Amino acid sequence: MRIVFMGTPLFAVPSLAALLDSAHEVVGVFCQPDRPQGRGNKLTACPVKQLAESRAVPVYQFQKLRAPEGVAALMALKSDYVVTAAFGQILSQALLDIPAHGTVNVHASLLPNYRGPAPINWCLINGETMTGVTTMMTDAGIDTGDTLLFDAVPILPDECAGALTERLSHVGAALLMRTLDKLEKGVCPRAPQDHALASRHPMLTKELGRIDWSRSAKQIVDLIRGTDPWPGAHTAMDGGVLKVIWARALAQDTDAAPGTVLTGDAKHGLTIATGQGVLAVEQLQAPGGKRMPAADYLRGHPMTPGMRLGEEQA
RNA sequence: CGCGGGGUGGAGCAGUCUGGCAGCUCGUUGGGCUCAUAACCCAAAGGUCGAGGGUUCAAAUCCCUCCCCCGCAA
Repeated sequence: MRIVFMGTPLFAVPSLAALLDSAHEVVGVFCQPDRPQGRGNKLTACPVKQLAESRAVPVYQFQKLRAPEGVAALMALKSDYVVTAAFGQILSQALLDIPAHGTVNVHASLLPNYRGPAPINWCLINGETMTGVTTMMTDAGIDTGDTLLFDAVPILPDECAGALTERLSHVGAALLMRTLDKLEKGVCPRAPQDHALASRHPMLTKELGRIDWSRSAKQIVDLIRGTDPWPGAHTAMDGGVLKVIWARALAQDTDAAPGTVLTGDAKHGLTIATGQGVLAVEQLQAPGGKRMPAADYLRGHPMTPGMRLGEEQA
């Protein structure tokens, strides 16, 4: 079939790769415009664009795909299906009407749960133990269209968002291929979502990664896992922002106020009081530094028991 | 030319402003102590102070050039 692919970040890459290696013909790839990125603000092509260019597939980038030029470009490709995976733009009805048989979306949750742009992160933040990937027929709403196939995946206890995204991206690619196969043969199941059961979560923000020490140690660990590569869990510290990369929740209890450093030397490690339980920080990143084991950091920067984290400097 | 922090034995850092013996907390190795230990005591090894050039009697430190790492912002 003639497929137009729309996607941008790493999550979409395995799906595009699977399409390119299949019998289907990828006639065009749409992704977000190149953005200034990294130190020096160099214009950087997204992962999907890099793959598409390496395979000599035409790439289209529109600030707003729903603008007339975008609609015209998609129309000209005369596709059977549009396939989207973390594209980053909302498709208007005019765009959805273009492909002959519709638009298929690969979504990294078990719909109707975790609709929205960051399902993987929110699953982890909320402490879920199960998630998955769903393929669906896109309609004008956000992740509200009829579902096609799904694949449930258990979340590993020590898994962070980066690793889970990587894992689900491959599950998604396989599921997409099965979905297209069934669609082509006309045997794909299709069911409307139960909107009463739906949940939807917003885009991640930097602020979301700020650790609220009054929450339980377990909840803070889940925040750390769910925000792992970005925005990262962080807290205010004397001299800047302390990023907590990895931590464990200890069963022990303490009378100290949430955010209080209990131990802060290389021998005992960095342990911090929370609203419920104690957080043992194992990996961290200090201002100007790189990620390192907490004990390494403490060798050069011992922290005084009793000092408070998370309090804005005056 | 977006803004900023950093590079010092194996790890994390101090020292740089104000040039003058290469230091700290650990780790490693050897020895001691101990019923025992990730504990304690003694000792040792381990350095191109990111690279190159310049100034100086003397440079980790001051000046110039370059390389690399990280944060912010997106």
